[in-house]
Amino acid sequence: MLTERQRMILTAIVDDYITSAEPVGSRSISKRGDVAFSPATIRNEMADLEELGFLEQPHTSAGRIPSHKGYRYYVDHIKPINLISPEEVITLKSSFAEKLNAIEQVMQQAGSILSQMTNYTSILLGPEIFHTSLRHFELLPLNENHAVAIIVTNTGQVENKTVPIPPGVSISEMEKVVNLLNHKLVGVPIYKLKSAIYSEVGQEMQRYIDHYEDLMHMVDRALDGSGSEGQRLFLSGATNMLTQPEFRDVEKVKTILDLLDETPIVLKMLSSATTGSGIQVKIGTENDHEAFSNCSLITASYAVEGEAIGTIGILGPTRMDYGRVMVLLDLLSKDLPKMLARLS
Amino acid sequence: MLTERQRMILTAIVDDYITSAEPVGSRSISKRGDVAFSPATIRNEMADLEELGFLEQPHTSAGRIPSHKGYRYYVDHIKPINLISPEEVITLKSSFAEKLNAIEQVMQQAGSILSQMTNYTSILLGPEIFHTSLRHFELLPLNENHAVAIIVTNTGQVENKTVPIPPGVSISEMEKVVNLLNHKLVGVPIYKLKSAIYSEVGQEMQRYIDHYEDLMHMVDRALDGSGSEGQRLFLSGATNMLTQPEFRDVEKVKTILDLLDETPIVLKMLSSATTGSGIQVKIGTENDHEAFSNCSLITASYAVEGEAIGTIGILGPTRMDYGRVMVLLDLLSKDLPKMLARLS
DNA sequence: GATTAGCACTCATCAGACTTGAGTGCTAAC
DNA sequence: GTTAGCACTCAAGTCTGATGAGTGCTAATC
Repeated sequence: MLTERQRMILTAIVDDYITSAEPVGSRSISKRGDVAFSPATIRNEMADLEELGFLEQPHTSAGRIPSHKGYRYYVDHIKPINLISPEEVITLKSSFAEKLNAIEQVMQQAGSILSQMTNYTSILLGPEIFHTSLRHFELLPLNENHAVAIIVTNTGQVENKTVPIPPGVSISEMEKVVNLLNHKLVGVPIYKLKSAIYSEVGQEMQRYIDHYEDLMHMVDRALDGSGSEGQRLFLSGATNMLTQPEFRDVEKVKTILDLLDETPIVLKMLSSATTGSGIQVKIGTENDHEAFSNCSLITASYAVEGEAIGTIGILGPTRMDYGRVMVLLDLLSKDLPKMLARLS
Repeated sequence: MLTERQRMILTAIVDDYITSAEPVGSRSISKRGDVAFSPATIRNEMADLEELGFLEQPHTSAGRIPSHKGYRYYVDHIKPINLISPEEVITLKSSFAEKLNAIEQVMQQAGSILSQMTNYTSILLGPEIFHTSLRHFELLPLNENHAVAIIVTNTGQVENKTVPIPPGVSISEMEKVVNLLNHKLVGVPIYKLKSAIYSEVGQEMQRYIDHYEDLMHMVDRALDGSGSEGQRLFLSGATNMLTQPEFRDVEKVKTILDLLDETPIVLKMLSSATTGSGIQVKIGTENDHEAFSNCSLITASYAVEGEAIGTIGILGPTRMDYGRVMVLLDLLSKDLPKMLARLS
């Protein structure tokens, strides 16, 4: 276990390194008000901390930088106090004051606020369709060959897909099916939709509808992917990565930005963090992906009516202002549901 | 006017510079098969070309690089021959072979193919909603306060928006309005929709509907922006910018990527290019934006049934493989409409 | 008169030597 | 236990000269 003084010194080093991005020396710690010991003493403690694995030295005559373990300790012992000024809280709250009238807009707005306030990259996962249910289903013929299928959920999300119309199927038949589905399936959770069709309306359809097989296949295609694609990803401020001194190397930044372009990967990363409650911090190699070994990802789940339905996250360098970001995410994860609730 | 030999030398220099990104010297031109003169002769011509403004010299003892004027000349006199191998054409065509069933997917796919084949950034403007008409309108109440409005166009595009329900308006009233609108307005071009409501159904509504004012306002809000937001932008391969040697400077690349994030600006840039037919090239400062002064934008409009409905473009450094990109865009601008036509 | 060989000149780039200064570890004194 | 002092280390900056790619000019050649 660390002594109180070691804790202070470690915190001071992380704090300094977060703002300066330069290795921190014993003298500069000593000159700060909060650790009133001579450089020599601090050097001794720093040597101990290095031995314990909390600090690293880029080269013999440089100062120390925190190791992943050091960041981890810092994060686990952080005191969320005065990290965000009251004015900033007002900015955050008031940015939603103007009326926003769609989920997408709320999410987009929240993302851009987050990345602006932190100068990092924000990643938001939209409300999880898992907890939504069917509100309305529509199948509109566009021409003789294709129809557009529209699914509306109880939260107001709308998904659509163009599907081919099987030959021989008439418009009136399609209407019959749509009516039947709307009659029987409204209120069914989206993820159960496909199985519910067979169990709930399969028999009835088979009895009343001519091209049963074809129509089932068509509806099947229309619903295809509606569960998985449901969660939309909102990225904002990806280019902020470029402003971080540790990513002045174009190669590194490219691997990161390229990975961020891979929606499925990012989605998986974020949704794996949705399980836990509260705020999660993944530091450096704790992230699954090689490219993020110099990054930290801080995530918070937000919930509507007690159920976790989405995640907001900030991606930045391991040298990242953990305290500030954690407080911000905490604030927003509580405000976001209110905003979304206003809509649904 | 340039002599034949000057033309050859200029072309050779641009060609070389496009692949190497290094100033081109007289000796390396002489060693190419196609310009069989001694370095000295080529030097003389190069001096002339520089005086005429087609070439530039970074410093006294460096080779020459093309000026904007040089690129312009090159582009205007390019011979589109053998720039794309037959295999690549097959790649391009076959990439659409798998069935794609939504406009978004087709556009996304096209964009990613383009950026992969060129290693530049591709920007595609979706089919212009200007030329589409209303297929179906829907207004679904979600709860007592909000409803989701859905607009489907004849091309299968679906737009939705959540709007508040004015107090006092009943569901049956809303249904009446929706029926009326669908009855009267199907087939009206989207951009005329808002004015058509007043001229076509205003009177009738006023007669039969109770909360006329409120409902009109609601429908108004629902249609708000449906014209302008219609054209969707598809960006792909933005990070390819990072691989270009001229953008190894992180500052420059950031201003470019930041600008690309500003959807409205990019949209304007691209749609301004939609007017002309065929392929347009904007070199360096010919672009409206400062940040793109080291970039060139090549665009091609694509048309369905004779009308220009969208634009595809490639953004790269001024030192860009113009010929190849122009041919690619030409190919795709002819294929894309076919793909889209299959859908609608 | 057009072309080319030859040559002196320019200048970015690179490697090596040297200097600087921030920072350390260790020891001995307080 | 703490601190002053000192020798030591090493990255980064500065200076230097060497290298070589490339030029412009002149005079010889075709």
